[in-house]
Amino acid sequence: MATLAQHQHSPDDTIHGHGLRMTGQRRAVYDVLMGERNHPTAVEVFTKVRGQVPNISLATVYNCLETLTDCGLVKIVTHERGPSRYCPNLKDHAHFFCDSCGEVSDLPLRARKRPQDVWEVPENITISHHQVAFRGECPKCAKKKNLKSEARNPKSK
Amino acid sequence: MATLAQHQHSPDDTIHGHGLRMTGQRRAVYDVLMGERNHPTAVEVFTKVRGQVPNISLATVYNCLETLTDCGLVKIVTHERGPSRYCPNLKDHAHFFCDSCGEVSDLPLRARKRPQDVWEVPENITISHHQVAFRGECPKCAKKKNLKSEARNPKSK
DNA sequence: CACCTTATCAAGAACAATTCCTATTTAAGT
DNA sequence: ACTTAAATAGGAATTGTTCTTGATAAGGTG
Repeated sequence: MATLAQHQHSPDDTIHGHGLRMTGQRRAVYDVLMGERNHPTAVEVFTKVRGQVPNISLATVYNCLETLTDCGLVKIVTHERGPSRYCPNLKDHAHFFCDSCGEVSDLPLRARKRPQDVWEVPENITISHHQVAFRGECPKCAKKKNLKSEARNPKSK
Repeated sequence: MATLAQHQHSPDDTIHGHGLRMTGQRRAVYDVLMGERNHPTAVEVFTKVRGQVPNISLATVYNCLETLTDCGLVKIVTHERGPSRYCPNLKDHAHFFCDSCGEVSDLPLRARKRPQDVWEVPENITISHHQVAFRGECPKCAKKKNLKSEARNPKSK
């Protein structure tokens, strides 16, 4: 019951609710994710977390991330054979991946909308999850590119 | 220019349009994909294609799949760290993955609908691609499960 | 047709991300 | 303190994919 998480108050309670313990390693991993919501990879979490728990192993980071995911405290985000990324935003949302800078950001689901409004899902199919990814260029990168092309070609507006 | 494919008639023309050749291996791989539209993995294509080209190598199958993808003749489908799958349906569509039998099927985009209708995409973001996956249970598996629970518990309707 | 150039291929090595294994450590509940 | 199960570090193993290399094949040109 992953949704349990939303009705309880602390991540500790949620983890205990699954019969598991909130260890130093798990807390450190969770704190990294909550701290900067950059959708880091396991390796990125690993290097960050080493600041707090200097001899944590990568395998333990993977274990912690799996535990947190199983408890519903974080979501795992996969995109086109790249390394998995982790996201503490529990609301229903899609992801945007910038092709030039690699930045990942959250796109909230609009109120009273469902994916089924856009794709034809036969009604005898039961949907339990959906995963939606957009790719393109983020505003920062678009701006940067414009500046560059102006520099090359100053006359063109 | 991947969209070229839709305006030309034969896959050969499309491949030639990219300065490449339609070889026996590429045709065999393409034919397997067009034949059974089951979203096979590279390994599945490999074993199928061996019937036509007995000593093709797995690396060549990967190369052919990449070439066909680059030319816009097929789409690559990734899902949650599983092996990539390949799909010759060039229309805009999402995918449904059955959690019990692993079947993959296409869900067409509804007419005059866009993913942006459902998720809030800041309008200064440029979207070039989207990838949408649904998970759940297909009708066949749902039926199977019902039969089983009836057998266990014949009174319950 | 002979020649040249480039694309393509098979086979296996290399690689990246993740998972598995095992012995050791830690923690919770008596 | 004792018992039992959970958690960890470290490294080996696995999986899916890409890279490298030398050989082969094909198209275009004189």
